[in-house]
Amino acid sequence: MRIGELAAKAGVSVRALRYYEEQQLLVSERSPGGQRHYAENAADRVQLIQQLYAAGLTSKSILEILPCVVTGEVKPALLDRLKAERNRIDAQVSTLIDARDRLDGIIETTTTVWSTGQRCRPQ
Amino acid sequence: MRIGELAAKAGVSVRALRYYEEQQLLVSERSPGGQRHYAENAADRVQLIQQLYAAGLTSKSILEILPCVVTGEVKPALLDRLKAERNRIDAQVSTLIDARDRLDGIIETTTTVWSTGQRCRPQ
DNA sequence: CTTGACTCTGACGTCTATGTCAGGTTCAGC
DNA sequence: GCTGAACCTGACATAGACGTCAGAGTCAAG
Repeated sequence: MRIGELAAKAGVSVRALRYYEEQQLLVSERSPGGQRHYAENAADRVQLIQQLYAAGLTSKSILEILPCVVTGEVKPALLDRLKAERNRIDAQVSTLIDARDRLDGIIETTTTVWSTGQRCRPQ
Repeated sequence: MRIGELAAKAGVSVRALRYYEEQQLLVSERSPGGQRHYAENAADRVQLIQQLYAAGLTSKSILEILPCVVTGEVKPALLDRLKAERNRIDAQVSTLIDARDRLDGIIETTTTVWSTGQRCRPQ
């Protein structure tokens, strides 16, 4: 599968895939002409990368974590790292929930005002 | 209260406070010599700003939202905006939880390997 | 063999909330 | 009135994950 196809399949840009490779998160074989070719499971790998990026991990962190997903083995230091990231995400979730509740509070306590001057209390 | 004191009280940098003012998120009165002075409630305002930033809102979004917190009134379009942000945060929370679970899965299925060669299955 | 779609490698651009540095001013305390 | 700490205004720097453009090469189909 060439890069365009993988991009479409994984729902990311071609540029992103090249970037992942540059960061050593993704590997490819090259055709004699130098074009990238990917294995079938590449889409899964890209999806995992995307998920970790979305969780706020940096390329560097993902690079550390990915090998153990493949090998199924971790060194203790890396296990600590995994747990640390996990906890960081939990903390982030709490932060977001607090902010969401704050917004909810605002939504519920404000009075809606139409341009006509009409007002409406929440609920 | 001067900027340094507010920065300490709110736990942000002086630079950040100047930036907030530049973005019109925060107001200050000036001494004859041009130094900023803040009201007592400024720390609360800064905290709210921080919370919204942490939730992934942009300065522009916060600028739109802040006035209604003060006045207690919103126009319908802004109410929609508030709800949209709220939902965006919810979606972000889901994304994070998925990623966390994914990490948990990795943590639980990998084998810990010490440099001695000793191995240890999870649990 | 031609063509057009696709791909390649640089390399600079972007966006956002600050960090940081320079050169100068203000102010509280003594 | 002095002094040092705190503050002022630019303005350039940063980090990260790409976007985007240029100029050139590759490849499958006809």
